[in-house]
Amino acid sequence: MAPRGETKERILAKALESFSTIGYDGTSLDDLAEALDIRKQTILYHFVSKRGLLNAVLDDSVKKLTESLEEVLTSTNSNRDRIEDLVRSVFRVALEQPLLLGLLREVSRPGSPAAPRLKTQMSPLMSRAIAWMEEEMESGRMRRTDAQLVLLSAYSTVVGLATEIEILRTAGVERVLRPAAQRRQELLSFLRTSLTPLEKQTI
Amino acid sequence: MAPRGETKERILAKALESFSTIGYDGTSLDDLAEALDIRKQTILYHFVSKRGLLNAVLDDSVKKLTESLEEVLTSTNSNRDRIEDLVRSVFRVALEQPLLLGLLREVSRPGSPAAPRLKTQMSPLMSRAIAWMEEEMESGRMRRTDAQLVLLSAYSTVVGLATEIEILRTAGVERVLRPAAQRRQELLSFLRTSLTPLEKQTI
DNA sequence: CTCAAGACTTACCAAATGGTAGAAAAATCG
DNA sequence: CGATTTTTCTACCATTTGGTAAGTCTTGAG
Repeated sequence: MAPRGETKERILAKALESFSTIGYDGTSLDDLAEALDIRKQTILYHFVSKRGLLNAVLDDSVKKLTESLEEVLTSTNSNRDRIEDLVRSVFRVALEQPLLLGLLREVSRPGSPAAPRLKTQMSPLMSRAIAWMEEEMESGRMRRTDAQLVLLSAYSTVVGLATEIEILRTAGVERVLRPAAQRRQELLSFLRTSLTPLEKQTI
Repeated sequence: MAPRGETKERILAKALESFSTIGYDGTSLDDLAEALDIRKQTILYHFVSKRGLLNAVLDDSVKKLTESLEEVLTSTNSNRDRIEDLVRSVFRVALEQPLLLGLLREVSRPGSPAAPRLKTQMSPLMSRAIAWMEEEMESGRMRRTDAQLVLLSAYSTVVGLATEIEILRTAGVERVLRPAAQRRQELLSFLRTSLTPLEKQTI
């Protein structure tokens, strides 16, 4: 018998995979259990209900996402281009863990049962990012704009990237790294033009 | 008794609404029927199966989408900015019929049972757009790039718009027209810089 | 008026779904 | 080892699901 939280981790991983591809409603606990060579009741023992499993997967994913971005947000080497750092690290997450973005996409859907929880879970990260941006604005390193707006736009672009990767795969385009890089550039230049103070704009 | 295709139309409309919000798997024929004050078997009578209903909704939506873009693609007043026309009309569809974009989003998901059909349905529109772009390239009005790539990028941006609108609503942002306009501007400038021939670039 | 075709309904059903109850096995610890 | 707790399983169950079969009702043509 698997000691410690090993089984739990396995369930979480497979659940993320399933939720982010075939969706929450499309995932059946029986199928999930079979894929893990486990009985359904083991899943329910660890997570109480299907909804509980979704919440756990969500919490876990947001935690990982937060960890990936935390270091960039807290790093204080202000001389480097931090916007570029931020965009770069977000895109790294998107490319390395497309499932995670797929989950966000699935869950941020209007009718999703987990939308409120996603909002709650993401808000610390969001406020942190907004606080950072406003600090930058205060010091004059960043133009005064609606931080929340810019953030959401950037967010949806990244989630869109994950979508795009799948669309490209469907359409038969094999290499996905090139368009990803292109899109990153697009986002970066958008952020630059909307954030760089006017007097510093040389581009 | 409703003559002509009235009932059929009603079913299609509600199905689009349901599929694009709570998803295909999340939609039950019973609920759909109840919402229409109809018996489930009436739905099955018209569309044979749930999958058949999805296909019908898909065909219908792609048809509407195609009609919206057809006129722009066929219009031959080459002196005006046709890229702007195209982007504008696509965004008009996105804002007026967010459900349609929601459906695309739902259906272009990796595990979706309708992904292949979507590809088939969309490909005429896609090839038409690509042909148009290549024609423009040939005549020198457009820079030589990978037309398919640009198209897919633009496509995912538009679908992302629908997503963004919902995210903004979830986050409590009321006015969604401003970010939509902003994003349209973003897409437009992206397309301009990547499509305008170098010798003509004055921006 | 008749009658065939179309539209819609009632009656059912097998399979799948999320979930409960409680036994059995395994791990932990004194 | 023995007792207790944690983990996993077998056995069920109520409900929902998409779908079939067979009617009833409506309409329109001859």
